[in-house]
Amino acid sequence: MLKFHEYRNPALAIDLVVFGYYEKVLSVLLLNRNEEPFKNGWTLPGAFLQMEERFSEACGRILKTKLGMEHLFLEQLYSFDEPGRDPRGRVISVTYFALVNPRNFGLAAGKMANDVSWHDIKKMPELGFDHKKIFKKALERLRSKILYFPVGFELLDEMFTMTELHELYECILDISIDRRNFRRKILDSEYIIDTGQKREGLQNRHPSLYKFNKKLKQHNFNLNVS
Amino acid sequence: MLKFHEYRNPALAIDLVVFGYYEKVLSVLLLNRNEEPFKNGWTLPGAFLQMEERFSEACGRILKTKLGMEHLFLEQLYSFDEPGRDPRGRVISVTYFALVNPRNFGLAAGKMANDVSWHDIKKMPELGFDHKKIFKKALERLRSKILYFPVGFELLDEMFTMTELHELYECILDISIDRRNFRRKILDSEYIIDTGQKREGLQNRHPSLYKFNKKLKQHNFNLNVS
DNA sequence: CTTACTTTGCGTCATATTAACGCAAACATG
DNA sequence: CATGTTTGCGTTAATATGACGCAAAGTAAG
Repeated sequence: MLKFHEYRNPALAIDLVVFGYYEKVLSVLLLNRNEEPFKNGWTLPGAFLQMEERFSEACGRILKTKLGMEHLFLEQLYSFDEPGRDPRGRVISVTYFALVNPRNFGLAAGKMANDVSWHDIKKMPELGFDHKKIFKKALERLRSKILYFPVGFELLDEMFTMTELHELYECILDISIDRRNFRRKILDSEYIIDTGQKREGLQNRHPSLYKFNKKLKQHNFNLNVS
Repeated sequence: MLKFHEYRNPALAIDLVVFGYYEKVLSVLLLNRNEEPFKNGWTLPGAFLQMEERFSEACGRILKTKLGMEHLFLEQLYSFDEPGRDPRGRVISVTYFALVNPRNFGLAAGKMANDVSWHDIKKMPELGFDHKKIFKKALERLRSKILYFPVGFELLDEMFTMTELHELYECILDISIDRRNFRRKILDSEYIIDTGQKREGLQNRHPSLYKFNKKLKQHNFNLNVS
């Protein structure tokens, strides 16, 4: 067997699937590459892991330097290992997915640096490397996770209306959910709190604003939608 | 930014959590190390990833050479990145969990090579590296997965009685489940098929033998136990 | 074979959850 | 003010769940 110091191994990259939700559209941040391979093609943002860096630090570095974002919800997704996935040589990719409210970063669709942009998940371009596969895995994870864990709040403002939350779920899951049943289930689950406040606006009264109940223990939620 | 060929990165290991079920006990395969670090301590079986090897190939290599096993159920678990997790230097570990019926390999408790043995998950020794953490993650995954996916069949013989399946679920989840309600749910889910056969034995009649329904589509199962 | 005990298969029933949808008050718009 | 939409709350039938009864089938021992 190989001794530790003799060991030579594949390169290790971190790639990110950053989801954003804005005006009823779920999007993913893509980078337009300015170098080979896949020059001028779209890929997920990523970087090689530094020698003493943790995965989460690498994620933070990518988010900050390439995208100008900080303190996002991050979760490890999967590690990809196909030998041909990077034409430059063997690269293992550990992937994470992130959720962000684009409004917190002034990054509404179309207003970003010219090599980074949001792409509606229903209108994705071709992606370089095996990033299509990674994206699919991330979307699948988001969809299954939101059914039992209140992960969607990361995509909304701190306070939101029931309608906004309902639209978010319909958009992410790509199904229609009965508004009244959704309301009942979400309220029963105690995942959100009625702040009693209203959004100040044009007229006198408005629908209630809710916020995420951070004190909630995890597994008492099961949005069993058809 | 670093050029691809200049890049130097952490070492990459694969570690396995191999679960086996035998005589109503759920166990994990551990290796007694014969070299530093953690000499004479227990660890999960693992190896460094070879340059052109896929994760699944490395898993197969570990299973075959260290444990004499082949063709197990394998699923990627998580990738671990703490800088101090290996005293020899920076090692990233991509982990998998495997399910095996020990009877298929003649590996009943205590009958293995002297440096490999099954350990009841309720009586685990101290583990080297961060392997305790990996083991916990694997057990958590197994427990949550078995509630919505028929993953337990990998641990039983091809044909099994309802009682055996029921005992397996109680053992893995470490709870008691009403026998009659379990039966109803499992049969309603169509996850198993009544083979019509009986186990040949001492007397004339025996309980039905069932087998896993391989044609089943995935997500129509929800064992909602209390 | 008979008796006593355990295991297995099937059924009942009260309660909880779900899906589908009604409706009126609050709200927006011209 | 008149009209259409949004929001909050409720009802109901169908289904799922948890707790448990019971008898036929199977086992063990005299």
